[in-house]
Amino acid sequence: MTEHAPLSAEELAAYFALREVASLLEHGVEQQLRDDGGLTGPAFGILARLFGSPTGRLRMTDLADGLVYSRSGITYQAGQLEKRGLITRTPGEDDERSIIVEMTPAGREVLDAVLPGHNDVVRELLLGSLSKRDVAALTDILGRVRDRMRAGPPRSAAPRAKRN
Amino acid sequence: MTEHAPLSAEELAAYFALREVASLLEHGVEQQLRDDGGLTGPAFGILARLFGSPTGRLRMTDLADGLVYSRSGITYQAGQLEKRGLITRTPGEDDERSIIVEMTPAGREVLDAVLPGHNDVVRELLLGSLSKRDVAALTDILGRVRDRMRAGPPRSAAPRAKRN
DNA sequence: TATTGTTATACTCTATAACTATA
DNA sequence: TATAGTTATAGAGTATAACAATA
Repeated sequence: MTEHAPLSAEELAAYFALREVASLLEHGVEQQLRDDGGLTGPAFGILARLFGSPTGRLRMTDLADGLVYSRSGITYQAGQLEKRGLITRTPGEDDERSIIVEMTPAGREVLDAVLPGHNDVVRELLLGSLSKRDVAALTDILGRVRDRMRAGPPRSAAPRAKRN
Repeated sequence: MTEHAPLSAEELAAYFALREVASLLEHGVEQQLRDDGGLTGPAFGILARLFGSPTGRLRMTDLADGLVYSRSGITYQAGQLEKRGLITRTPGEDDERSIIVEMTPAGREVLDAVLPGHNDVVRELLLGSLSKRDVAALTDILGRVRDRMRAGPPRSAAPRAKRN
């Protein structure tokens, strides 16, 4: 099952294209977020998730799950947002170990100030090059990849190179 | 031309899928590089580009161009690699302002030690979920996006949100 | 015991601006 | 003047491990 065979030219091309596009897209987005709202990528991620949450409230752990950061990383980012008054952190009522994060009106304002430009950048860098069919194909393909990644990170299927 | 209209659900789905897959992939790859060769992502990028270069030698500026880093960032990364004896930096002969970077045998060893595991991780996380048609479609779509991104970053077409 | 979250620490990385040297 | 590269600096982000409190 473990095949150390090199990747084919086609596979490499797909891999590199993905990495490069994602990298350029990330840079573009982060610059816009900084310019328009003084937000870092992670900070924007937190606000966006709070905005997208049905109740508008999420636990720290919920945030850490979706985003790819460590727990202490989330604590740091949330601390920055709280300092700026963009979120509040209050102890959970049912489970007193947990912390409930909510967006403040000020936070909502910053998000609103940033979203239009964000849309523009994503459109300009990514979506502008794509037909509706492309968008659908991308979502289909990458959606499957994501689901498999999230599903069971089959650690057992993650062979490390054995040198010598 | 400037439309601040929100992204459609389909567009958002594609964008999020791309960001999430790229993020998870990056984390997986960086962990493997660290485990198998003590390399960071940028350091691996430099070695890989030297390996891929026909002559095996690249100027600092050539490295900075492909990778997304600032010049000082490349200087830093190259400094780290030089400390470990994985590359050499020698003044250019034709143009004495430039620095020629080359991979040492030790650098080649580290790269060789890392590549098999790297292939495995990419296969496991990304390619394992994809058919040949998927790979081709991904390359086609993202290749177009990349070309447009690289082509002429039409700054003029990069509208910043005007908060009234 | 396991889980939630914070803190302390230490390190890596990155960018900016000032600087040197060559073209 | 413009280009190639370095350095100094300073800040932001990240992870790890130890910790406290609740379940």
